[in-house]
Amino acid sequence: MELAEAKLKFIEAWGKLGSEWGINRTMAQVHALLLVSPEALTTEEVMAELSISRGNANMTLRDLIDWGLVEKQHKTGERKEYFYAEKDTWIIARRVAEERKKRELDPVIKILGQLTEVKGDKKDSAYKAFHSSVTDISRLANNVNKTLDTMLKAEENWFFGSIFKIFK
Amino acid sequence: MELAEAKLKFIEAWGKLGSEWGINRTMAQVHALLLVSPEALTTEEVMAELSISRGNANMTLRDLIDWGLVEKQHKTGERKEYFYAEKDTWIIARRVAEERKKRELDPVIKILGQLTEVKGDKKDSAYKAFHSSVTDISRLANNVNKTLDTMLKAEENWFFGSIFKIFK
DNA sequence: TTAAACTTTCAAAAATAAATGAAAGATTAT
DNA sequence: ATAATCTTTCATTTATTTTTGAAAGTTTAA
Repeated sequence: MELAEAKLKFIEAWGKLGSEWGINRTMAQVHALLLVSPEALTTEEVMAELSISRGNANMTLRDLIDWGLVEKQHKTGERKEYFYAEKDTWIIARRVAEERKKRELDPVIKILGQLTEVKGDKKDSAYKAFHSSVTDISRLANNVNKTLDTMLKAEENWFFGSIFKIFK
Repeated sequence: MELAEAKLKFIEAWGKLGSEWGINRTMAQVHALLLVSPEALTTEEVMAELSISRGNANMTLRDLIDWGLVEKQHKTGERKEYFYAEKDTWIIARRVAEERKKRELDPVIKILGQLTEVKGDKKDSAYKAFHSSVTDISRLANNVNKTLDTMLKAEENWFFGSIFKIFK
C-alpha cells in the first residue's frame, strides 16, 4: 500500500467512526486530512482533497476550531488562511471529551438530578421502578463526570502509561 | 413534578442523549420507557405510550434485544410477548460498551494496525506526519481497547467504588 | 475609492436515516 | 383444517441532517 492510498483509507475510517459516534462525517474527514498533513492547508486544498464545497469546508473548519482541534495560521505576505490540526493524540482526546461533556453530559446530569428528587408513593411499584432506575443512572453519570473532570485536569498523558495497569 | 411528567422528561432526555451518541432516538426512548416500568410491557403498550407505529416498535424492540438490553417474557396462558429491560445500570453500561467495541472499535483498530505498517521514505515529511499520527492514534485505540476488555471481564461493579479513586 | 482576494452566510437541494402501515408470516386454539 | 391472535417484513412516505453554491460580507493593496 502506498501513502496516497493509505491516507484515503485513514480518512475514510476516521469519517466512519465519527459518524457512528454522532460526529459529522465530513468534520471527521477534514480532521483526519489535517492530522496527516505536515503543513497547514488552505480552504481550497481541503475542498479539492475531499471534493467538498466551499461552504461545507468553511463551516466544517470553523466547527473544528470551535472544538479546539484545529487552528488558523497566517503566513507572512499571504492573505489566505491556513488550517493546522493539533497532532497530540492526548490533547485531541481531552478536547473531544471536554466538549462532549459540556454539551451533553452536563445537561443530562442536571435533569437526572431533578428527577431523582421527584417524590411519590413508596408503595407504588411504578414509582419505585422509576426512582431506582433514575437514581442508579444518575449515580453512574456523576461518576463518569467526576472521572472526566479529573482526567481533564491531568496535565500529562497518563493514559498511555497507567490507566489500564490498575486492572490486573 | 409528578411521576407521569417525570417519566416523560426522562424518556425525552434519554432519547436526546442517545441520538447525540449515534443511537436511534426511538430506541433510546423505548429503552427508557422499559427501564422505568416495573412490569414487562407489550408491543401495544409501547406503541401507545410513545405514539409509534407497530413496525417501528417491533424493530426497535428487536434491536434492544440484540444489544442485550431487553428480554422477551411470556406469561402463562397469554399469547402476547412481553418486554422487560435489564435494570442494573452496571450491566447496561457493560452491554453497550461491549457492543460498540465489537461493532466500531475493533474494525478501526484493525485498519489502524494495517496503516501503521505502511512503509515510506523516512525523509518525506508527508510520510512522517502520516506515520506518526496513525501510530499515536493506533496506540490510543489499543489502550482504550485493553481497558474495555478488562472492564468487560470484571464481574462486579467496580466503577461505582473504585475507578475514580485512582485519580487523587 | 475601487477592485481584487479571500471568507462567511444561508436558502434551497440532495442525501441519509427513520417511521409508517398494510400485507404476509407465524403460532395456537378449537 | 381454519379462524383468531399475534409478530415480522418491507416498499413507501416522512423527517432529519448535510451539502451546495451563489450572493453578500470583509479585508488588504494600490
